[in-house]
Amino acid sequence: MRKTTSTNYENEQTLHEFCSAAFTLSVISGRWKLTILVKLMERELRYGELKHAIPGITERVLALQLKALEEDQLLLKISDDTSGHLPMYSLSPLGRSLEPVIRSLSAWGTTHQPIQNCR
Amino acid sequence: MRKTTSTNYENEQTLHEFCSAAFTLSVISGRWKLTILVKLMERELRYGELKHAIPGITERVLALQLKALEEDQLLLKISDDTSGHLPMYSLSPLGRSLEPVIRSLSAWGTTHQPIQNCR
DNA sequence: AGCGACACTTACAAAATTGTAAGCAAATGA
DNA sequence: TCATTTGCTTACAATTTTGTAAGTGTCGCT
Repeated sequence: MRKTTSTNYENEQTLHEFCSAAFTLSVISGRWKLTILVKLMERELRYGELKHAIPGITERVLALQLKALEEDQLLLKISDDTSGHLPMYSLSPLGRSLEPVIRSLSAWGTTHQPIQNCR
Repeated sequence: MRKTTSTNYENEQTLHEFCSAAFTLSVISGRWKLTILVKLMERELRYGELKHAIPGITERVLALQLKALEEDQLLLKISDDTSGHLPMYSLSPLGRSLEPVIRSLSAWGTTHQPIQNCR
């Protein structure tokens, strides 16, 4: 967890006030967040489906990043208690609003990445 | 410095191949990088000018982030050895090509940041 | 009742980033 | 020439992120 008393934390907050790009960056940065978002843009998925869709991610980190994304309101965890339950993760409208941003990042990457591959 | 033998490093590389947005993210993420880039978009600056333009940054971190940006070819360090010398930092063409990406990040931030301010 | 799959959580460790406080060499400026 | 500024670097510590391994509780099935 973050320490809200650290210089690091204060600096982050201050920067967010000065530079809204930095704020955006903070909600999408994290080793696997973008990948999770991209997968969820295609369709909503369950925890296990995400795990299989993203090779290399561990349970712990998947859970952490999902929680962070959920806290930032980018995705919704739908656990329908009425009909048994299988929690589903899907993008919130706010999450969907990130699509152009991510496309912009992708476009720059495909153009300028040394050795470029898919996506 | 990074350890090229860590799982963390391998995961990063693999992700870059799968997701070019993640690659882009890796070159712009870092506490102060965006701010540095934004300042340099306005005009080229010297080390000390950057230091004053970015309150809260320390010498060490400024130097580190400048070096990282330079290694990623986003900016040029112009030390004109002929005319005495005062090193100048300016965006490279590659750095300039990030402008639309950063604008995209800024736009999302200004729209969706809880309490919004300038930029 | 017992078993396995699923969706997590926990305790711990390694790695990576950021910050603190100095120091240091080259280039001014008086 | 000699103190001062400028542009860094170094040693060290705190913080933060990521990874490893194991465990927990609920559900459905048999």
